[in-house]
Amino acid sequence: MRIKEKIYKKLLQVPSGKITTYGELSRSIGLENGQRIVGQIMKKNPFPVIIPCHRVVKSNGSIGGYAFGVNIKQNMLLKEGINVKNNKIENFENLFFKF
DNA sequence: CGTAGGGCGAAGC
DNA sequence: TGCTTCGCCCTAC
Repeated sequence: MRIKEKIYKKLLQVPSGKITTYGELSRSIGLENGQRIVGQIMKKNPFPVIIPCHRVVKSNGSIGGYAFGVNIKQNMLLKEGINVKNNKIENFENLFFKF
């Protein structure tokens, strides 16, 4: 099984209203420093609708990027009850999903 | 098969 | 605080 598939699988475990980070995600599949690749995989993700790539944010609490624009990402998050202020996740540490 | 690049991360200024 | 630099690992060309 390829790394990307593991990533997707893990990401699907993140429930609506929760978030995770690129670093955490990569760590959860056994990669200590696979953050960048996670981002790349999100970008190339084959099932944008099924895979909740918008629930992945940066470790410092900023929302990070998004293939279709960060504004879209923000809206998606808002719809799930996650507020974003100044490009930062509000209550970031509490919303964090632990695998 | 070699290499650049990517939605990052942490440390250094 | 905020920007820059360097490190990191995989995928796609």
